[in-house]
Amino acid sequence: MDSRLLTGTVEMLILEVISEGPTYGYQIAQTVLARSRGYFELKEGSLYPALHRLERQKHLAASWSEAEGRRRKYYKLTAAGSKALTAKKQEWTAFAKGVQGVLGHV
Amino acid sequence: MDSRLLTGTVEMLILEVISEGPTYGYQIAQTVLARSRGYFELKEGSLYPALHRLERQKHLAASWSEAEGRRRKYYKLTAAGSKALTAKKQEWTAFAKGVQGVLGHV
DNA sequence: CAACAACACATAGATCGTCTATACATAGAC
DNA sequence: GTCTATGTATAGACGATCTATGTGTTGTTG
Repeated sequence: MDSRLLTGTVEMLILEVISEGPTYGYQIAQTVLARSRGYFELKEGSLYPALHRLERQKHLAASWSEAEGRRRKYYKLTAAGSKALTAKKQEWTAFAKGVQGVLGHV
Repeated sequence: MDSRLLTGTVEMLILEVISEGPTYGYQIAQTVLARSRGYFELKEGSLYPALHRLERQKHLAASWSEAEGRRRKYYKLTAAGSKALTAKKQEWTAFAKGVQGVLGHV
């Protein structure tokens, strides 16, 4: 995969997964990996900075949890996060259409 | 438009337009703008560095031309450029499918 | 005839996000 | 006892786009 394509999409993917129920970083990466059929391998260096960014922007709310000797930081969507996700999806759709418009040499 | 989405796609769009016949920078930007229905405004700071990059990688061959008092640098695809375009399109398709896989919560 | 938009290429510097690499720590398997 | 998987986190490198600016020509409009 050309990792440059990922730029600007990671946040949308993260928000989408969290929108379906509170979850934590590692699990998010696994879910994205599975759903993209192994295509998106979110690395720590992309995943955690993105989560922190989204939390700082109040799009996510976090709470620590301890289970099976594992510290987990659970994230859930805020109302603002939900709005942001909708906006990002629309952006994505418009973008994909734009690309198709150029590639489709209409 | 979220300009971050564009990362890594500009080269594909440029190669696609040039693949349909030799053309020059300004014209490429106009074509991409028109075909994407005004969505992609390729700025000089993205366009020209990308063209130079592709030329340096031998994906494009350039030649200067003078007409109507205007200096124009015409680009055409090399064989390597054609291969690169095909590869980039496949990447794009795989990427778009990956995103759909995550968003489509299958 | 002066001003401005459009044409046409180019580069410097800022900004931003992903990557690699590293760190720490626990659980379970071999 | 070492390796893999789980789990979060940061520093620094890298790369691509953006804004802003520069140069020069053509054509139009007040």
